[in-house]
Amino acid sequence: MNRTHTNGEFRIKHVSQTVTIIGWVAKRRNFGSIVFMDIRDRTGIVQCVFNEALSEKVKDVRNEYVLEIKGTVVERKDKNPKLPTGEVEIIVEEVTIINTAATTPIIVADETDALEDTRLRFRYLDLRRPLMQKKLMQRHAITKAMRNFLDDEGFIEVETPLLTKSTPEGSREYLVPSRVHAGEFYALAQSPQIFKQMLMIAGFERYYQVARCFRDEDLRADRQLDFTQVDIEASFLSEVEFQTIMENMMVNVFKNVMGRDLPVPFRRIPFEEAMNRYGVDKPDIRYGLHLNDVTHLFSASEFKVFSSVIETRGSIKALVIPDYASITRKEIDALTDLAKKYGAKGLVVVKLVNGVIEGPAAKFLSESEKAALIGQLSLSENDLVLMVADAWEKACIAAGALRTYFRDTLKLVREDQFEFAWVVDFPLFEHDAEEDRLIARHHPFTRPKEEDAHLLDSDPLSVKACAYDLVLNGFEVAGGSLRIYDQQMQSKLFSLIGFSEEQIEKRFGFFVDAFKYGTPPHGGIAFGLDRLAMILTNSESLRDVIAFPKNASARCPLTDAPTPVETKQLDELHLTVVK
RNA sequence: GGUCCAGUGGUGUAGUGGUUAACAUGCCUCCCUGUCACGGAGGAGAUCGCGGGUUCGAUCCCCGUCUGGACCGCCA
Repeated sequence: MNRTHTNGEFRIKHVSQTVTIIGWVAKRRNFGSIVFMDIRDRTGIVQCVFNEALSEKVKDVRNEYVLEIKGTVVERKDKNPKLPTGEVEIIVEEVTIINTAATTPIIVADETDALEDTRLRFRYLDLRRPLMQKKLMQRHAITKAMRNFLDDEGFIEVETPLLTKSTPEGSREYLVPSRVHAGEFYALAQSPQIFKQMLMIAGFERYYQVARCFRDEDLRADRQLDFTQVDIEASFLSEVEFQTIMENMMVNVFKNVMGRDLPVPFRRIPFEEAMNRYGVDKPDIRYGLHLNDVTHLFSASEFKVFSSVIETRGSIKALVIPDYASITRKEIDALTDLAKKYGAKGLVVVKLVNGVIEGPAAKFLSESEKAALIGQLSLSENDLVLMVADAWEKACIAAGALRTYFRDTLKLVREDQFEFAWVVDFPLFEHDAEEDRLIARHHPFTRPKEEDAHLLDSDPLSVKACAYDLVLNGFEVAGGSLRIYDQQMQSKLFSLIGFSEEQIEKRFGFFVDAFKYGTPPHGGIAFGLDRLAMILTNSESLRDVIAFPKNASARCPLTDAPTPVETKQLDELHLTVVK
């Protein structure tokens, strides 16, 4: 078609040019013998004026019709400062109605009134909204900045299979029945992990992939079934060397996408410190309100809640909320429920009023304990103290949830604040209570810290891993590790997490074999692209930066997937559905 | 698997154990030459998610169910 300009580009310099544009009718304002229409394309909106001669021709034009318009750009009498193109308008000389449109179920504008479910059912209309177009374009800009950076750093993009082998460790997989091999299944890739390590063994040295991954787990605002990782792996780099490249990539993204300079290096926070100070392994470091450990103050406590925790070598974590002593009973109950939701048994609440420790739990504390508490926490008048007593990790997590609650309630952060941190020195293992065995905290290919390797048999839970997460504003935006490159060590790890020789051979035999042939030291990371885009666009949900997302109950409201299939299809796949 | 919240014209909400279910917006008709969330006049549009129960009477109360959302578990 003969379009000469895009709609968002018109400025005063275009005045008196004859132009042809195409676009959707965003808004029509009819005055009888003069009609104004806002014509929208992906670049913006420009106002077009239909004078008396043409007003009859566009009498039936409605919102979302597609028009081709030829006209002359003129300076406006009444300018609209709200619109980038608001200094000019187009006096229409010719108009072609390219297509009509039914009345849309949602208002196609930034301020739509539709609920998300309706928006998702008519996603193609929802995505016409400038706000949504901007978000997807920003996402594109993020991906592009990462690609450009990685290309410049000598990383090459390699595609790995989506249909792959089931390795039932970690998240639940989507299984895909094989038609050719009756009773056998592929799994959709949870991540390209094993393949990217094979690429290192193959000698590519630096790899990346914008990779789709699939996990059959319950969804959240920041979790989807199929999602995108920018998956990266490199050989011959130390932990810090690799992290530095990744930091520079984020610097590049922020520069290109938001025009902002990020200070580097990012803060490095050991896992244990993150838990102790922030109560979470993905701390939001934009604000203070750190947790305090007060366990040692109560070593001789007669308060049962505390003494029983001390006996079992648990921890007591305290959070001080300055000048919050006037808290209502109702809010205390809500905070207690919140702590309980995260596994705490309860919440111990005291406050400093008139220089004295008061509150529901004050009577259980001795005078010396109260004094110690005031000193240790440097309490000021009207401070509120929330304490959680439990096993160390549980106490941290519950107190951390309270910290997050006050971030939001007291509005302690601004939405244009972005602070990265590395969380490092994760434990290699954690104990799985359900199966009573060790499981890999990151994944079973993670390299133990060299200095801890001697503890693998005697005290495996205290072994730290060469694993690191990149955290932004309280979200994990990337996670990675240096990998094991020694065949013996890899076998050792598999056996420590309870795999028999036979299981190792069956599940990972091909992988362990590959290690025999000169495996380079290597490591990598995977960025959650959706999550990164969500944070950078200040979106509430991952769904806002994914064109066609699933809803919270794992359904696609647009296509209605998943749906039942024909018996014939099932037969071909050698499947029977049992109700 | 669990907890909590919501479901009322196209869209988003209000509301009530009892007369014609209210408001905004959108839609339709008419009027209008400077609007930009244009304005004005009129109009159409809802079995109040579904099933059962309580009741003389249920959109409202109760039970179940479905759908949607937030979170916990889960997410190597």
